[in-house]
Amino acid sequence: MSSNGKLVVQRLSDTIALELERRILEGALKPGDRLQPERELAAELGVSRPSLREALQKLVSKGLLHSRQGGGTYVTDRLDAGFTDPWQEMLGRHPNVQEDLLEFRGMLESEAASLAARRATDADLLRIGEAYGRVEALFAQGPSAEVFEEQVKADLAFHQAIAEAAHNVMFGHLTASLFRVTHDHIDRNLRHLRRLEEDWLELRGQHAAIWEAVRTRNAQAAQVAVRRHMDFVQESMRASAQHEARESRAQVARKLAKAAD
Amino acid sequence: MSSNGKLVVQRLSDTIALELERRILEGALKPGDRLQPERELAAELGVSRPSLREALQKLVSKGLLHSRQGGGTYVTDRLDAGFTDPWQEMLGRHPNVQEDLLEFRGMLESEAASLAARRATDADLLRIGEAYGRVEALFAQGPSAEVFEEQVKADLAFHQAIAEAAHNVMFGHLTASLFRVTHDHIDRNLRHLRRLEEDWLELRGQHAAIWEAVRTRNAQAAQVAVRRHMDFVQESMRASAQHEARESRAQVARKLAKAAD
DNA sequence: TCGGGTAAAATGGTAAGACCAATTTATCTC
DNA sequence: GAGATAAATTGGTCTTACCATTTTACCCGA
Repeated sequence: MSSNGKLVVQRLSDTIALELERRILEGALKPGDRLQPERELAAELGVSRPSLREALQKLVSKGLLHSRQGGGTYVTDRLDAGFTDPWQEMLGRHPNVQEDLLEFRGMLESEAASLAARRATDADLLRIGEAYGRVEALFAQGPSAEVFEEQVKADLAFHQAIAEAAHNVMFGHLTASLFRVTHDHIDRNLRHLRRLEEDWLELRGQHAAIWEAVRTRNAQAAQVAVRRHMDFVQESMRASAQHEARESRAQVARKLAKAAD
Repeated sequence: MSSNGKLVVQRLSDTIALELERRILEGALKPGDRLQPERELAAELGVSRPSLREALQKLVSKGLLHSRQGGGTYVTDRLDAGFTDPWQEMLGRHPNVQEDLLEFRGMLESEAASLAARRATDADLLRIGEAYGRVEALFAQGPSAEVFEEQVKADLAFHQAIAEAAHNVMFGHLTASLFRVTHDHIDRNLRHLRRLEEDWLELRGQHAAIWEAVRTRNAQAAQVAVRRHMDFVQESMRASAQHEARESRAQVARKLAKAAD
């Protein structure tokens, strides 16, 4: 990672964190295991407790450990964690940024559609048309959990085909990465995005409008159509987020009621 | 602060880390910025230094910050790098992408200006006005190599102030990143960007128009003014690139002639 | 004997102060 | 002015202490 030529003075907390990671990887500490108390571990390693704690917090923030006050510190059992993009993580923890992201996507993709309507070659239109065909076929099946993955994939392909028809690499790359960020957010936080029949009809209509505008090379209409589509997505995500929040609060209330028994 | 009835026990270091992330996202701390000294920052947040350090180490381990003993703690610019790095590479291999980049910046910043005209607070306008004042004062000195660095810096600050007034973190971060990419390209490939008096006058007029439109909260005018500005920049870079290319060919011709002796 | 409730111990969480080491800044000298 | 030196700044570490929560142990009454 830090493979620059500089001789970096290793922070003590980094050394400690590395040592603990080593113990976990080598099996001395298995998932679910409880670590020694901080005071004891600090003494064994010959370091102060604050230094040890800095190291522990690093590992906690990486999802390798978790601790409960008074309880102890444990090795996380599901090591699926792996690596995550800082931006991705931040967006997860700062949900309000999701609004910004969608607003930005609205501008990005509507502009892309406008450019695409003006610049698309016949080959581009062919690709977009095919992508639209797949989207329409899949969305015609309505809100079904079985084909949801494929619907998302087809949707991305449709957006992506339009972005690439803008013939500007910035649009292509940003569209792809931001689309993924949005849908990761959906997967993690809005597991049950409201899937109503009427919404599905509206979505199909919006897709059709976008395709029609691009196909007839009407830049203005394309821009408006995409803007409308993104506004709709934004609105339904906002609604789902509120719904989710209410669910969450209700769950807490149930727990409290149960605890009060 | 933490005296609410919620049963959510959050570690203090997590709260601190979140607050710092927030400052970074919202632009109060920009990539490359130096944080306040630990003691000072701890006092400001009303927490102890160990707790603050635990939070800082978390962010360091995420690659968001880095610190040098005796030097200070800085916001890593890897955030920007995450967005721009692949493009930097691309620009190296396909210089024509610079055209795409400028077109994209035109859309990005004109939209940002439009949003800024609608959303800017009085404090925003004050900052933008100050930035404009500095730009105008420096550009009034005309094309001079001595103040060129400062002119670029002031120009960026002006663009950045507007982007931040759009109150959408995506605009702020992208504007800063892409502006730097453009000027890196200028530094590397267009060392002697044509600096004519008339161009300078035109630029000053464009800056004035942008500031005037934002100040009077005229979104439409702001969008048009920025678009015009970016078109002008794009055009002069195109001209410079052609000039550079001719120079380069001429140089090759001279070398060939010399070699033929 | 069993159950439960309470106090004590264990354990992570936070705070304060001190000192060290590296860096930066200011100052002085030539 | 430039370079060397001293002082201030700043991150890195340690020690100690106290608090909050959880766990454990013990005791008492039914």
